[in-house]
Amino acid sequence: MRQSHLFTKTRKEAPADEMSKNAELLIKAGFIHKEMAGVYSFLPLGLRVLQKIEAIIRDEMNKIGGIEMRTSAIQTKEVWEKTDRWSDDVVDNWFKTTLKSGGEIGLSFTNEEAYSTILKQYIHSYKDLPIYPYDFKTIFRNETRAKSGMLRGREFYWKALYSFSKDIAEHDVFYEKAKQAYKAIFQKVGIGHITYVTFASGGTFSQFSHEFQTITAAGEDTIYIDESKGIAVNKEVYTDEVLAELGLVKEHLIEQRAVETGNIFSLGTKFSEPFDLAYADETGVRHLVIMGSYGIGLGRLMGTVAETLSDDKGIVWPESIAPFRTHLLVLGDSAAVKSEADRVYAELTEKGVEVLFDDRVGMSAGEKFADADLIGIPYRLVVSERSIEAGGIELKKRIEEKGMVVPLSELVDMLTARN
RNA sequence: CGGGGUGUGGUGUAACGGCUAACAUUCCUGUUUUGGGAACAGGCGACUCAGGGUUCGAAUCCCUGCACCCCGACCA
Repeated sequence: MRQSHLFTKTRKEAPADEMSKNAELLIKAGFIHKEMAGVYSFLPLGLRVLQKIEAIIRDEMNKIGGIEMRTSAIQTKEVWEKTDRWSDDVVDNWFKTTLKSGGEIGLSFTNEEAYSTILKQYIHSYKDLPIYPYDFKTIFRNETRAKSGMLRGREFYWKALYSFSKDIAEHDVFYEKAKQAYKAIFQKVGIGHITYVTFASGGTFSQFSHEFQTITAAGEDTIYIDESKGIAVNKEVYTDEVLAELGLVKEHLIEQRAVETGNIFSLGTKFSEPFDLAYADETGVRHLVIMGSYGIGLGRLMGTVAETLSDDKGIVWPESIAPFRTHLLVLGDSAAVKSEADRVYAELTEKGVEVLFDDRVGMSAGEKFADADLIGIPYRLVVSERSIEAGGIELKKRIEEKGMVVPLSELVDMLTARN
């Protein structure tokens, strides 16, 4: 993409109404637009990051048997009354409105009811199970306090998968697979090293749920980490009994602030019971379906990466989710340099390398460098009189101070090599 | 929802109750520049969040509302 076609611009100053680092960086660099507290639009660069995160998650979900679908955002009152979650006294963060014809509707704040309703039509026999449908969807929550930029919003994009199993044993097998898939996701998006499987409060049907907590001072949870075991305990279940049960020693735990970037939860029959979601086994006996839920907020994840992987110059995107793989800067407006940069852009694009081409004219080198650092694309390529004299293109990683000059053919090989 | 704070050009800030609301940046025009946010000159852009009140006079003081930020509560 030519940067001259990109309508967003970087800003020198962060807006005064944002204190959180993630929102400041993402707004300054032109990834998101703040609509109101806790509500952000994704600008072209931001959408590309979101879509890459989505692709990674989709891939991992499909690998463990997930089947993608899309539930509606608007939902009827009746469905929620089955689980007693329609009343504002029970759930206080609803966005509700009325139809012209008179009925009440709500904007979905979670998906269990929607899935239970739909799947009831398709689950009748043991032959229909297990199944693992999921969707990516915009969720609405009327938060009394949206905060921390992208970390806690009123409207956010998430992935929710629900497992429908015949029994606990079958559920447990999948639950573990999902846990591993989640670990892989956090590894791939670049925050695996600071993300811990965290024991948190469960529910009627399981003692614990598992959160994926990413360490950052901007987080709103407190967790206690056992570094050697690679697991953590949420403050909400941090008791001597729980520690003993998990084989953790208090003295070895480190207290940290963290943000819940993912969550997996055994639901048991909490939803299958009110919806009478049941199947007939081989002998014709009916059993309630065992359910589990597995969620990840994509915007929160993107914000967490910006928050935790930035430096004083800007964002440092991991290669896996960067909006572009390379950022090609042309310095100087001479015809020779420009045509060389055009050639490099065409060649890389032809070879399938993603390029954001800073072809803007009349800008100083320093300004282009500063923008590139702020936007945070992993590989910076510079074409200038100097680089041409040196016989190639200057290649510098965002995370490194020094670059090197390589000929175009070599550059193409490097950027198209499988790693 | 409790507590605290803040609302001024697109953005960041300034302005004693008193002159045409100032400065920087962005943006536009021109000239010169081009390896770490260039220089000069000129220009556009704000009924100071909304509504009420006090006053000869309000961005400034008072009231109400709204929005935003922070701490806490909540977080299926």
